[in-house]
Amino acid sequence: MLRKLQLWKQLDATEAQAILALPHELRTFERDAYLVRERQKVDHSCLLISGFAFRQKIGRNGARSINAVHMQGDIVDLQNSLLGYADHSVQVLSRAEVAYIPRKAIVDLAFRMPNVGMAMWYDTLVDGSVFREWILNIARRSGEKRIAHLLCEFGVRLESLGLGSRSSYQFPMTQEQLADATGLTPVHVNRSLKGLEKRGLISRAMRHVTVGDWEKLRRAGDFDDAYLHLEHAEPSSV
Amino acid sequence: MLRKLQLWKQLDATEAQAILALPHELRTFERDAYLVRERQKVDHSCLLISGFAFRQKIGRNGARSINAVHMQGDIVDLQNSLLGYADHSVQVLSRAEVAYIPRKAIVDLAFRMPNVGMAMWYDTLVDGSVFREWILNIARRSGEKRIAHLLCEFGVRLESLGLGSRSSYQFPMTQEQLADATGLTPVHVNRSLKGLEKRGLISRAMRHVTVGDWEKLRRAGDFDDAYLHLEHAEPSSV
DNA sequence: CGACGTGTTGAAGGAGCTCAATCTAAGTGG
DNA sequence: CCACTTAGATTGAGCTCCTTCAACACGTCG
Repeated sequence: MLRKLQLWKQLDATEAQAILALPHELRTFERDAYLVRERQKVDHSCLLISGFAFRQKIGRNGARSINAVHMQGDIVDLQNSLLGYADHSVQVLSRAEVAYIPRKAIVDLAFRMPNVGMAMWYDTLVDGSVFREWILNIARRSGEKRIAHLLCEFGVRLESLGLGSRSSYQFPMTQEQLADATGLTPVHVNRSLKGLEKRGLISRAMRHVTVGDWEKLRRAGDFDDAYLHLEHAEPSSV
Repeated sequence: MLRKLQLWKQLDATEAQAILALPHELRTFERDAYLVRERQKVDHSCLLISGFAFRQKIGRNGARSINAVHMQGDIVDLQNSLLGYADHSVQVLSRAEVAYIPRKAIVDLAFRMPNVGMAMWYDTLVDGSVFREWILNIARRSGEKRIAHLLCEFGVRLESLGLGSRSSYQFPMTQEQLADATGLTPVHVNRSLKGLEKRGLISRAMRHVTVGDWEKLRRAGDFDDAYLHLEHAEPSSV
């Protein structure tokens, strides 16, 4: 059941088996449903089987910030569950299937099989790398660049999951959500998208993105996929 | 030598002993020296014994983004070293003493003693939590609020390390660096600081910050220290 | 059909940027 | 101990990117 998509680190058959044997409970969530709410105690993690999810924090004033987007195979909420207390919420983008796994089972496995533990640790570190890139994106790039960058990231990630190609993919995020993910207003997101279209970099229809010229979009968004750490690092010897 | 400052998780004597016994090499860095450079391969981690350091990324256009600030006791660069390849640089703020520890020794220890491993994992997760808060800070707060928030964070962290109190501390960051940490321009940082001063929330002299009214500053910066996870979470049972 | 969520567009205003000059403190060499 | 240098802090003026407010369009769904 559990896709051992963490295989960006080499795991042998026994290890893969152990992962598949993790106790879990399948659930389906509808659009906008919460997997976890801020300030909640949480003692399980969620593995996304299908669908998308995103992390968000709400400021005092009610302003929302989306700080990560997750796709199938991602272990959403290793973070909150290991910390024990949720410092942010996780919400589902569209209907999604999720496997609940008790924290204890995960931690046990991680330390029983160092390779698996290393893979999970590695996973949370890659999340951190993406956070850093988002900080740069929001702090130092113009509206159009931010959007272009985000579109590139989605393209590359979806492609790496076999959910489309980087130059043509479907992605169910509203412009308001894009705004909260880029630190802009919905209005400006719209104008930035239009701008990219006018320059012939992308075209859109029903939340389907088609990239006209990948190389140009990449440059427009100052995008370099290194921060996604998609290729195996070295052996991560244990 | 190595302060077992990771003791925000309960570790017994043997474990503490093992940490102290980690092989390491002491070095001193001068102001602005690099601990790690972007795109570099790295196979060691650095523990900050004294002084401060910060992480930064540089965009294509040359714009800099500072995405984290570290203080004594922090294990800088667990991130880069475990990932094997540095997606960002780490630079020292002022003269600092650093202990180099080989990656292998760290990983071995982490999996030999699950409590220690958990503590280290936890540590990287807290870093992640701070990244998320910074994203919110930069994406959704005004200039003055961003600065206020950052000053609050520094105050609380320094206090928790016994390096000053939250309402009066010394911190060696230039306004240009503050700008890169908040996504603003140096000029606007200056004006924001002045603004906070005028409102009586802080006063400054030689990079020494005195907080006039902590509660007001906290509110001005929309600050809530939960994201720092300073209090022990629950037992993090292993 | 009406209503609501989302996308689109216009117009006006402002927070923050850019450019550039001035000031200050801390070195540095003599 | 002083003239000279330099990094950083400060201030002003003008401009722009992005926001705000508001109206309207469009598709879906009850």
